[in-house]
Amino acid sequence: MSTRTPTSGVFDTKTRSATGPRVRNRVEVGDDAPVSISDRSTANRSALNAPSKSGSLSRQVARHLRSRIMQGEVSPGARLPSETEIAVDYGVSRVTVRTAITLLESQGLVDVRHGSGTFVSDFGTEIKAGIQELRSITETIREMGFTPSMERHKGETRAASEQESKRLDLMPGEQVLDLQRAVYADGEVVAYSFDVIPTKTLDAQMLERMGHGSVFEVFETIGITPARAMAELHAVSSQEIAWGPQKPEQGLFLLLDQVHFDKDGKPFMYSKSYFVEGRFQFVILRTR
Amino acid sequence: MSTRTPTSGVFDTKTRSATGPRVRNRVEVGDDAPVSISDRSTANRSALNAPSKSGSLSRQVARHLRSRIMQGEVSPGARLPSETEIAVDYGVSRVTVRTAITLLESQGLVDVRHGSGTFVSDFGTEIKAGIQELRSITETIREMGFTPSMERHKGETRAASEQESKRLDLMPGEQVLDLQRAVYADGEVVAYSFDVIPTKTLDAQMLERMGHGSVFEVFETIGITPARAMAELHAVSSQEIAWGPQKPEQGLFLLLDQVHFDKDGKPFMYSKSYFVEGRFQFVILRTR
DNA sequence: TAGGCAAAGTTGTAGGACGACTTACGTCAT
DNA sequence: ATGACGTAAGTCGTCCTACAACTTTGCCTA
Repeated sequence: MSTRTPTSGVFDTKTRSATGPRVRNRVEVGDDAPVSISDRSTANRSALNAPSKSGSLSRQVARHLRSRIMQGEVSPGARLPSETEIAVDYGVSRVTVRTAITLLESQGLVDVRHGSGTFVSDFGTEIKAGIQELRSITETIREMGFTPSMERHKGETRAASEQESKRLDLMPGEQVLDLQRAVYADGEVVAYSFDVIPTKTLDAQMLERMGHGSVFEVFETIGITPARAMAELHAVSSQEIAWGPQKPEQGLFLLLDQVHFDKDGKPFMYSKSYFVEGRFQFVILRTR
Repeated sequence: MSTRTPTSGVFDTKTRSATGPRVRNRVEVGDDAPVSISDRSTANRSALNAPSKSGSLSRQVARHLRSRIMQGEVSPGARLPSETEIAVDYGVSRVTVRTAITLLESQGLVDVRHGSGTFVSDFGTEIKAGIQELRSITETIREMGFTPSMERHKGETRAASEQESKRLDLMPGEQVLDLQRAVYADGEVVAYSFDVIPTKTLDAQMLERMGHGSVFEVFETIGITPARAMAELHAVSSQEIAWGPQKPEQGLFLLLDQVHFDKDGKPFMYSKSYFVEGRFQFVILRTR
């Protein structure tokens, strides 16, 4: 019986040196004791109606199960109810539940054992901000319990460079919005973000909103939802990247160089995010 | 219809500056034309007997489909045969095929569209060495078409440090094998690997083999199969890491700091892999 | 010619059934 | 009392059949 303690949170700033408060308290119960995930008997179908309406039924179930696991409703290492129970609970077929659980398993969140049951991975709740999960930086920061903010350093339209045209599948010389911003968490700079967005399908008002709010929110309003991103990782050491009073001394960054695609496979944004080494902790769950 | 050209391979060395030879040639056929994935009619069940016997049936099917996609049997963007056809082809039920496809979908390899079909992701074949895929470095190098080799720089047993004990769930002061090696691809150094392995369950002969062959192969022989790894990513700039004649000038590395777990969730190796920036290209597919 | 409708094909979900595997427990011989 | 063994219950893995939901194609009609 492993008693390995979760050693690190996903997000880290210099201000929080002691990792004590982030240690997850375990429910004191036998390690393999089944945990009733729900008090009421058969009343979780309704939970799927509200905001998680998008996607197939199995994805909704997966999303709901996921959020319940994340909120600690089932402690790491403990067993989930059987597939049949969950199916009855949600009012769906066992096939749907199995599809949902397969999804969670491939994300490393749960561990399915033939003949035994489905168990919450021991570090499942630790990696919820893993890179492979596609979400905006500010969203990630907020979920970590910090207050995100951004400061626009530059925001102008210009012709796309050759590299940018190639990645964004543009005609040479097409106009793009060049957005340079600093990302803060609780007032401390954690990253410098360089976004390049084709202006073709945007009007002036949207361009203005891009600079101040969440870029993704603006995209949502015109029906573009990010579905995938293809990213490269690099280590960078340079004094030419950062700016401002909080500019880090050593100039060491982890670069996330990525192209965002919508659900139709069309690229709609090219962004380089330079994360200040040591301020933002990247965690990856690798599975077979 | 996107004509985005694959811009980058997964693996890169200085010697191959022109990316020409790595451009994947597409089968000249209508973008959405179904492609017969098999010539013979119902003879793929036998293909599952040979070496891919491990794991559940759906995992075997997934593995086989994956390898066929990787080998370019179906061009990116093209449609796979219907689930029913595949089921007949492999001699399994449609449920099993669906489970397998769900797995591939969660890995970003294919794109399932309700009522339309299952399509190979446009960059699916590009990311086969993505970090989230758990395999050894040498294995990855070999699959990229290079010849991997290793040079042992150090290999001694000593007491575990405090950090190592914590990550490997050891008693303080327990003995570990400290392995320091340089990883080469076609004779060029691409990474410096620092592995720490508890010697508790190993005998002298195995310790010797660890230093010269694949560490994972030795673990296989004693029934330990890597199932998951929890990794952190960091940018590192230091002159203290590398050695030898090919020691990189700038001392800039991408550090993959990870603990390996077996299928029972027990940690069995702690390794820090310093990849020389620019030599090894990390690609991540991010999905929602 | 443009629009709409129908049909065919494909994936998503349902329900029931059985096999394979794991675990717990009781029995029996030592 | 103890250990080995067998049994039974619980759970996941796979199969079968059927139908619903969705997409695409192409024909038909106005």
